[in-house]
Amino acid sequence: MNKPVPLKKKSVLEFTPKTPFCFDATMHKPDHFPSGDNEWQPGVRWQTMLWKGEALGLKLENRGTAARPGFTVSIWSKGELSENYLDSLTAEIDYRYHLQADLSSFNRRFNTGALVPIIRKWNGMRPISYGSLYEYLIIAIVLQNATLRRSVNMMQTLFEQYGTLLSYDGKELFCFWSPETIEDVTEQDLRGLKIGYRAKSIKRVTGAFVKGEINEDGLRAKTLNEQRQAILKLYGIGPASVGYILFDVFHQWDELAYISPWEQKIYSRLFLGKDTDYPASMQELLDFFSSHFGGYRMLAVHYFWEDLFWKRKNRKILWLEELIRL
DNA sequence: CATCAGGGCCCTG
DNA sequence: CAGGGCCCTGAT
Repeated sequence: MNKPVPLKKKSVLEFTPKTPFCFDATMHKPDHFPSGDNEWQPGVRWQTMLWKGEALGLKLENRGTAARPGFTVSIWSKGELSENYLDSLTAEIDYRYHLQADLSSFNRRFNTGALVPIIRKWNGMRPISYGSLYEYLIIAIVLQNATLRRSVNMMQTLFEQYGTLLSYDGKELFCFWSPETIEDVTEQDLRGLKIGYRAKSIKRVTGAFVKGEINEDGLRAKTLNEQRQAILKLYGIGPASVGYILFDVFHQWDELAYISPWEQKIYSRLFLGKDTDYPASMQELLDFFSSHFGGYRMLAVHYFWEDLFWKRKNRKILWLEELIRL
């Protein structure tokens, strides 16, 4: 069994995101599957983070409003954290959570039409990856060709096997493993965790990071197409996964080139009012998004999407329940 | 009980 | 460029 590693509170960092900023809709995505590395309640997110080899327990707490944003991040760790370390951590959080993103031009662009009430509700919501590129890739692989429940189970098993259970602030949460720590794990070992053929993808993606064939830092400075090519080269990563990654990890708000079948059904109903049994074709949907949301295609869709799943949190939406199949 | 598709992707023909 | 196969699970 996993014995939790107790962490001690070491420091508090303050962040001032660019206005507007929506803390809760950025810190919680109701469409994400629950995962053992985080927890959320209004105004607070607990999130583990592996940064420069150090397993951290973070607690992010809202201290502001949409118009006057601000939040603190309390950091629990095992060892002392140097000034330099905290500086790099600050910069990393700033990037991952896309705090300097300016959403005001998006808001101005869509100041008429169906997005108005949604933007009013979630003004300043950012798309986000709470983890590293490597970690997001693992999640993407676990999502593939599985029902949600199975994805949840696979992720949990992987955490139990290779993650580090941390204990801080009264929570017990798993921290991700580094590529190096599972470098020597065999494909058979991974298959033993009932993740099926995904074992091969995890093995090869991990290898690419260990060998330095892919580098997140470097990719951040590259163009959209260079990023896309580099990620697609990874074994087991195709058009669906790369789309999520370009959007969430690399902040490519206009990236929307592929729609998976389950999203196709939901989009058809949401945007075109079509029966989910007779969804619009992917091309038809892509054309619709281009003509309506050009410049911010995926971001606009994200706002509709998150709004839908926030509504579902409060009151189940029947047609949606049938499509997401927990 | 058996069958089947699933929040894809690779590989083959 | 379309379509079969892949791991395992829960739904039917």
